[in-house]
Amino acid sequence: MSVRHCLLGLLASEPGSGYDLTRRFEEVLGAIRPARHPQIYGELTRLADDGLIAAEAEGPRRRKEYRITDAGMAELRRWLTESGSDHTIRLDPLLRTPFLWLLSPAEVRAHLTEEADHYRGLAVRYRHLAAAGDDSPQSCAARLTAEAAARLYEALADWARDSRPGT
Amino acid sequence: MSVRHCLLGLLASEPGSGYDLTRRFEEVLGAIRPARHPQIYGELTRLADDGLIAAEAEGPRRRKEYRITDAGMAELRRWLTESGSDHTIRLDPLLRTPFLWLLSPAEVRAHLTEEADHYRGLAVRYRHLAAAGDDSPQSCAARLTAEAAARLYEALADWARDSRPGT
DNA sequence: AAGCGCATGTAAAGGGTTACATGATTGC
DNA sequence: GCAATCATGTAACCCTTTACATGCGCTT
Repeated sequence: MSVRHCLLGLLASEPGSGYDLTRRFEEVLGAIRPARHPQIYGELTRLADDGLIAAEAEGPRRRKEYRITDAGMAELRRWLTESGSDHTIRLDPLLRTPFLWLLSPAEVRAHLTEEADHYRGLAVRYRHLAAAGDDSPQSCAARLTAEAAARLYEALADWARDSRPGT
Repeated sequence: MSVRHCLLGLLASEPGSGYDLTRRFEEVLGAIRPARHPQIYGELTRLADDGLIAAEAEGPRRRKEYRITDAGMAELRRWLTESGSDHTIRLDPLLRTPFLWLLSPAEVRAHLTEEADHYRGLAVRYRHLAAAGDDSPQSCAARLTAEAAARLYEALADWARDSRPGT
């Protein structure tokens, strides 16, 4: 149900087609939430059925440009202000960690090194993003998100580095 | 597909029933991966069908105590040592962040304060866990996991605190 | 005009949660 | 004996991904 509200949020900035939104979703929310294009296209038709978004006339390649409706903005605000957000998280890269006792120190070291490299790369990327953009409200919020992602990946990179068993 | 391997990992420490494993899953992997009991019961019967685990004779309340088989241990090791882990993550609590520009500073502050409190509580909890346990290999790996969770939630708590707009 | 990448979509399968159902023990 | 809780299980639904399908537009 969350992709639904994120699409409303993206459309609150500016209208867009399914393809646009797929790219913008990845750009804005990629660090937080994966979403493939079939899910997005599906959710868009459902949102349109519910009157929360509306499609302009078709453009080239039967492109439909969606914009958010008043009902959609109301629902978006309701979602943003409701107290108690969903606190579920999933960190698949850490799934092996509790079972590393089954491996040799060398194998553990190899695994954690690989992980550290991966996290470090992402940390750098989001650290840069957290310094980009202009002074628009949207950019400020985007920086906030990038800052969270940067801190998160920095913490994971440090953790993996510090946790490697000696030689 | 990951719950499957985690169950193998849990059973590598010691045998257990569906109920046991539901509790141990939450205890060991709760910070990383949610899993409700229907998913666990289902996965257990499938693992047993595939011969990766086996059930002893039924105990009271038709309890089936599962243990891991040799084939299961082989599959577990294969999973742990395969290169390139799944790097997908999902952080639902951050989903609102990119859209906070739609709210008033006061509302943003309220939201981030609520989030910070939540993260700080979890950070403390995992920080304690990261200092507990004995010297068994399993406990060491569990500490490693708790340390990752602690750093993660500490980073998020700091982020939420630092990001609140002034008064 | 041919080929490639862009853009949109659908179908089917898999993963996961919610809600329901039920029997077995324990505590009173 | 009764209530509460433990423990196991199932059915239906929702969410998400993978794979397939297709047509348009641009470049050469």
